[in-house]
Amino acid sequence: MSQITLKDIAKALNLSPSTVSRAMKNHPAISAETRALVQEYAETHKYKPNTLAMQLRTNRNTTIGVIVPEIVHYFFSTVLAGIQQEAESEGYNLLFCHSNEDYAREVRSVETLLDARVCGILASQSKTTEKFDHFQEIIDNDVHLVFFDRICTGINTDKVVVDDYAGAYNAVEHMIHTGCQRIAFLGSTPSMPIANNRRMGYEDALRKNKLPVDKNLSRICDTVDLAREIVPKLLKSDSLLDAFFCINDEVAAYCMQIVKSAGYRIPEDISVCGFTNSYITEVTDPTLTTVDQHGFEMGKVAARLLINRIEGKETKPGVVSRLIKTELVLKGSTREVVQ
Amino acid sequence: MSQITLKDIAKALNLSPSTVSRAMKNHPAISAETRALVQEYAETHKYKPNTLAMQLRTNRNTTIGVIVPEIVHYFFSTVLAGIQQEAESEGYNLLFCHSNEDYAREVRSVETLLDARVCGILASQSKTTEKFDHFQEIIDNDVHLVFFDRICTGINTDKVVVDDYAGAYNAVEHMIHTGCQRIAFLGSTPSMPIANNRRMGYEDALRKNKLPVDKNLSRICDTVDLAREIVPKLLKSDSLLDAFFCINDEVAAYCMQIVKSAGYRIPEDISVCGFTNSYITEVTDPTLTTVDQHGFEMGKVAARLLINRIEGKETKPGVVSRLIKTELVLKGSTREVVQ
DNA sequence: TTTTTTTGTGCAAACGAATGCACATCTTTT
DNA sequence: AAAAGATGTGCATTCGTTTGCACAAAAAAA
Repeated sequence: MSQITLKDIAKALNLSPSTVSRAMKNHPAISAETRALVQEYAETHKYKPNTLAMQLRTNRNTTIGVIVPEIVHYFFSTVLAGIQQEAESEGYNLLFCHSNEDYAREVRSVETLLDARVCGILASQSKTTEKFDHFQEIIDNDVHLVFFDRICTGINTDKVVVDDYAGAYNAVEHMIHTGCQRIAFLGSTPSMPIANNRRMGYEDALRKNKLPVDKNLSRICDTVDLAREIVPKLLKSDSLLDAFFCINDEVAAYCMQIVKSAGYRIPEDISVCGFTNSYITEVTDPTLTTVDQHGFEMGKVAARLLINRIEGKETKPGVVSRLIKTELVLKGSTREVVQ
Repeated sequence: MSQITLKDIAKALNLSPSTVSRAMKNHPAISAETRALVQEYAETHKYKPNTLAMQLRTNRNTTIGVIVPEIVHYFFSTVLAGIQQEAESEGYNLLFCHSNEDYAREVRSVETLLDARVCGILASQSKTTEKFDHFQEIIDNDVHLVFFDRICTGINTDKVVVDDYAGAYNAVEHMIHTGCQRIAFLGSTPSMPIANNRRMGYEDALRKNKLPVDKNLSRICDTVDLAREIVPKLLKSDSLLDAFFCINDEVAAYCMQIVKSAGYRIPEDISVCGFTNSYITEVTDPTLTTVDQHGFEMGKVAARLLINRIEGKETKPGVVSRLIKTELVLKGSTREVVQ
C-alpha cells in the first residue's frame, strides 16, 4: 500500500502502463511532453520500480553471489571489500554467504544462491571441500562462476589467483640473501593449490641457492594450536634453524612469540616471514616481514571478470586465469641483506 | 531454457498449474496420489521454484540488507559472521553493503537495499554521517530497521548495543585497583554514542575512586596516525602518566609500541588497555588487556530481533533495545591487582 | 483531396507462482 | 432415488513490469 506502481501512475495521468513504462526509460517513441509529465509525477510520488517484477519479466538480474570460507579474516574481508566496490560501481548487488570452512555449509550456500537466481557467483573454496558437484551444478545452471584465491581444481572455470609461487620464492630467497641457511616452512594441506604453490616456491628458492631441501623442515602448521605444538619441537630438534617462512601472518606472529620466549632474538638469531600483510604485521615486536597478497585488487579483478562474463564482454572460450602479483614487504623480523 | 517451471510440470503430467502448485506445498485438498506424482516429477527434474515470481505474488521475501561501515575490521566482520549464521538458520539471505565510513555511500546503500525490496535492514552508522533522512526513509517505506553498535540517535528504532559504559568503567577501575593513578583516555568523536559512553565510564570510574578527572588526559585519538602524534606528547607533558585506556585494539597496540620505544616498561611503568579483543591482542608483546565486545553474539541478537519484527513475533510497540554485555579480558599489558 | 508516412499510444500477452471460487465426481445421508 | 456433503481439480485473476503489434491521429507527400 505504500509503494506506487506503474499502473498507479498510468491511472493518475490517464495513460496506459505501457506508455508510462516507456516514458520512464526515455523510449524515443514517447513525446517529450508525456515523458516529462510521467517523470515528474514519478519523481514527486517517489516511484521505485519493482526490481522483482522487472527481473521476472526480463529474466535478468544484477545480483552476484559471494561465498567466502572465512570472514573474520584479514585477507578475505579485504577481498570482499574489493568485490563490493567493483560490484557497486557497476550497479550489481552482493548476496553474501559464509561457508565457515565447512563443506556442508558451502553446499547450502550454493543452493541458496541458485535459488535466489543470482546472475553469477564468486567463490573461494573451504578447506574441507573435497567434492565439487555443487560447483558443477552452478555451471550446469548456466550461472557464471569465478573462483578466487582458493580455487577448485576439479572445476573448469575462470579464476583469479595470487602468485603464490613467486611470493614464496622471493621471500625465501630474500632470507637466504640475508644469510639464512636452514629455513623451515610452516605450510598447509598440499591439496590446497595455494599451499602447494608456496611450498614449491620455497623449495625452488632453496635449490636455486644450493641449499638442501629437508622434508623435515616442511610442516603442515596453519593454525595457532599447531604452531604451539610444532614450533618448539622444530627449535629443539634442529639447533641450526635460522628462519621460518609461514603460510600466514597469524602463524608467523605466534611463531615469533614462541621463538622469542625460547630465548632467541628476532631477527638476529632467527628470521620470520609471514604471508598476507595484515595489520597484525605492524603490531608485533618486531614488526613482521610478510608477502602482500593485494586482496583488495584481487576482489576487484574477480568481480570485474565475472561482470564481463555476465555482460558478454569477456568472450574468450575456455578458462580465463588472472594472476595477482605478490609483493615482499620488508619489516623488522628479517635481517638486512648481506653485501 | 534450463530451468523447469510449474507450468512445465503441469503440462507433462496433464494437470493444471494450480494443482501442481498445491501439490508441491502439500495442500490438503490434493490427493496423496497426485501429490506423490508431482513431487516425484519435480524431484527428478530438479524443479526450483522461482523465488522472484513467488516474492512478487506473495509480496514478501526473505532477504535482509546489511550495512557495515567497515569490513576489514575485526569487530564488524565478527558481527557480520553472527548475523550470517542467524539469518541462514532462519532461511534468510543477506544483501551486503559497505559504506566504508562514507556518508554518500551509506545513502546509496540504503537506496540499493530499498530498491531490492529487502524485508529488513541491519545497519551500523558511518563515522561521517550527520543527516538521517536516508534512515528515516527506510522506516517510511515500512521496512524494518535495527541498528547495531553504532546506532543513530536521530532515529527511533530498535537497536542492539554493547554495554560500552560498563566495559569502560570496569576496565578503568581494574587499572586503578592495580595501582594506576593517572590514566589517559584515547577516545573518539563524542558525537558517537559508543565513544561518549566509554568516556563516561572512564570518568565515572575515576570519580568513584576519588581520582581527578583531567580533561587534558582525554583525547580524540582513534587512528594510528593520531596515536603517533598524540601519545608522545602526552608522555612528555605528563611524567606521572601510568596508563592508557584506548578506544580500540589497534590504537592500543600502536600506543604500546610508542610507549615501549620511549623507554617505558609495560605493564610495570605504564599499563595499556584496548577494546574489542581482536586477534592482535594475542600477538603484541606483551599481549594486550582488552574489553571483549562479543561481536558474534551482537550479530546474532540483532538478526534475531530483526527477524522477530519481520515475522511479527516481536510485537512490542516503540523501541526495543538489547544490551550486549562486555567482558574485561586480562592479558599482559596490565598489572596484577594490588592486594 | 486522397494516399502515404510519421508519430504517439494502447492492447494484450507474457514472466512464474499463488489463490478464491466454481465445478465436476463420488460418497454419504434422508 | 433424490438430496446433501465431501473430495479433488481447474479456471481465471493477480503481483508489477516489459514489449511486439495494432491502430488512431496528425503531418507530409502525391
